[in-house]
Amino acid sequence: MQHALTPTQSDFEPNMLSGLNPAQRSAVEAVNGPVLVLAGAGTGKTRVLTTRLAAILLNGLASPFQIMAVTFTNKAARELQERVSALVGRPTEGWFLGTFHSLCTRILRKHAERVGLKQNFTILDTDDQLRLIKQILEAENVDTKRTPARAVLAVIERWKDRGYTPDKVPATEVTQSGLYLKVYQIYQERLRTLNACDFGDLLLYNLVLLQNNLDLLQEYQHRFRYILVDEYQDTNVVQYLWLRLLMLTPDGQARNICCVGDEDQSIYGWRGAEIGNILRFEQDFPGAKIIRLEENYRSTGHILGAASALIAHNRDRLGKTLWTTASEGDRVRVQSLWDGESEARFVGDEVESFQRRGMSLNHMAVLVRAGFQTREFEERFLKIGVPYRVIGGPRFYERQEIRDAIAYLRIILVPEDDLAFERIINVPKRGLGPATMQQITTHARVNKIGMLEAVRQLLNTDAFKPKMRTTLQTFIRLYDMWCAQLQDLPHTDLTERVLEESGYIAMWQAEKTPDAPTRLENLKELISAMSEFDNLQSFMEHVSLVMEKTSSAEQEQVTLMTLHAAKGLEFDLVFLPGWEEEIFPSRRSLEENGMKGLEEERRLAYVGITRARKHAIISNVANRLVYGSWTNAIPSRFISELPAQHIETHAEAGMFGTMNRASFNSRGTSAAPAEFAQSSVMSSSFGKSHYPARPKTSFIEGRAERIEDEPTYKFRKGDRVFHQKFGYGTIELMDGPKIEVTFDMGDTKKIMAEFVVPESLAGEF
DNA sequence: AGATGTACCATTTTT
DNA sequence: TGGTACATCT
Repeated sequence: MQHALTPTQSDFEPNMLSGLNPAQRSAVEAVNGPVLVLAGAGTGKTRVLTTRLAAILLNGLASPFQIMAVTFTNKAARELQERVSALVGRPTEGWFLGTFHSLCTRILRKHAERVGLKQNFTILDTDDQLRLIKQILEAENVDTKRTPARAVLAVIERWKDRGYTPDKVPATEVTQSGLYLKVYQIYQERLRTLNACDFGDLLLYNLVLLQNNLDLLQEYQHRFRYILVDEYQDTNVVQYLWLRLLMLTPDGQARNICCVGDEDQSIYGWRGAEIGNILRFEQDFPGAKIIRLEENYRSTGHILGAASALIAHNRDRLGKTLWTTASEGDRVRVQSLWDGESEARFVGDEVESFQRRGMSLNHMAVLVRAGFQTREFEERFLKIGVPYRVIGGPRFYERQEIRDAIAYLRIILVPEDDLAFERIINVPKRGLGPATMQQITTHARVNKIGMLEAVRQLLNTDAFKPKMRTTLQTFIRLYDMWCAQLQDLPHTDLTERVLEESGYIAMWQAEKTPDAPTRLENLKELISAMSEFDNLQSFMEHVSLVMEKTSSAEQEQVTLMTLHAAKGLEFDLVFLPGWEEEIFPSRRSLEENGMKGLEEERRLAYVGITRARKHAIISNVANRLVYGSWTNAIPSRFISELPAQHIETHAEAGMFGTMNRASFNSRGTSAAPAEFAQSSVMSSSFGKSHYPARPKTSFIEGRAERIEDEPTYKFRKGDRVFHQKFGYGTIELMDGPKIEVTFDMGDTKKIMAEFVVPESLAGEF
């Protein structure tokens, strides 16, 4: 039976459906049975998801606790929670709206003992995983040079992504004469004795839980009457199997599952996402309804046209035809340049030019294939004084001082957490050498106890040297005190005490490296972040699951980030530099995954173009400095896949005759013929060479060299300087060619020294 | 323990 | 080229 949702039923918010187009509306209304919403870029899929969820609730089809809505990222989860909360007019706390990992953690905590864990298990991060694997490899006498822990972990994680527990790894996957499998087995045993699991386990154990416990399977099948999944194209095998167990009845009937996704935006294959899941949806869930959202509300016509034509080159897709009622807008600009430096200068100039025409820096982004590519743009932006932010740098919770602090807290919560013990026992330095460590590890292993307990036992013997004995006794006494205060003291106060009494704060205070003050700041920030949680336990949960970066600056900034990080975002103006063979598409991707790899790269290109609302500027260079040697670069094949009617091509003056076969016509479509682009990868004609003589033509006459020709002055800390954009200020810090200046306007900025003049010369500037 | 030397390597990254 | 992980020296 179909429930027709109409605004008149129950307490349905009357305007909820009114703003939806017919496709969106039908995706909301098809409440029962399996539904796949194929939502292209910028078609409002989140809106559909939230409206549908609210509609189910407000029509009384289910209570909040009978609905599960899953996302991949915390950001998406938060957005979902906020929107649903706004639609239904109450908070969504405690509801099953969240990331796969957070929901799975909740479920696993309830049934931890069924997989041999205690309820308070810890979740290891990559660092701990690697250390653990390395220990195992060393114990097995494996040469960690030839078989790095990283590689072994990658294989194990892949197995976990596919749903293989150690006993279920198929014979075909077992290589290296079974070494990896053996390590996997030992690794899992060790995790269990540590009362810990890794990120992969959170999902894998949930699958195992449902597979091996009929009662639980029935309980959760009964409980979750509606499941909504965002970004379905990103699900891996475990997530898929888990969802399928929940959503298929024993006789193969699909229940009420609604997945939203876009096969053209599947860009996480390399990390286990299985695009086949979305392509196979109809077979998996018999009777599935497929609804396509094809009206794009984001981009202008040419941008959409270029992106659609590009993605049409992919074979593995279900196919959608995006359209828009927006104007044609600007054509996608394809700009060829001499080298990376002129590319950066070009982007910088365009940024300034758009800014002059009134566009906010917040609406501009530079999207690169790989993180290292941001560097030349950063340098340029520093030079010309364009504020920018880089998304995806080191995360707050990955910083050393934060991880140390958290290790202290972990061992207080979970005494058998040996990895935390190892991390902190000699930080700050307590004079523990490898010999003492060896004693402790051996005793722990022989008696199958945690290292902390091993220390306790050994203190009752005379195993330790007198000095060590006192040190360890002091440590244990402190530790016991902290544990005792766990109940009484607020967790923020406890943390402060721990960091103070352990000498950790003192350690950084004594440190005279320039980043020591920052680290102390970070520790303060950690404590203030903690205050938002009720207790230590819930904060620790947050730590392992939510690795968020706390951004502060509220100033207008250009965004620099990888294409991956840009998924789900949009900007008025998008720069897409580095569209060259071997860089984009990335060589490794093609080498390792062939056609599949190429298609994923193409989807990445598609994601990139479709981030743009009004302007997309693609660029490529003829000469690229790669790992210190100059390389002739060939325009990406993706450029030649863009249709002529949607693009306009430009080449930097001085390019002709230098670029050889790779030269472009100054207008019309690609002068890079497909056969040419194709052959480049096959016959690695991608030769390293010496730096070609750079033509002395500047890109924009009279502008480009403006800055570089300014004389550089010898500055010292404390000098008063003047900057063209930021005005007067005082030098805080010298850092090679860069300086940190606190400007009188209030901001502290890091800029190139050559871009300021002494205060006394301000008038001549 | 801290400093210096050297060999190696080099996507995408969330949870 | 430049960062880093590990080894060896002081």
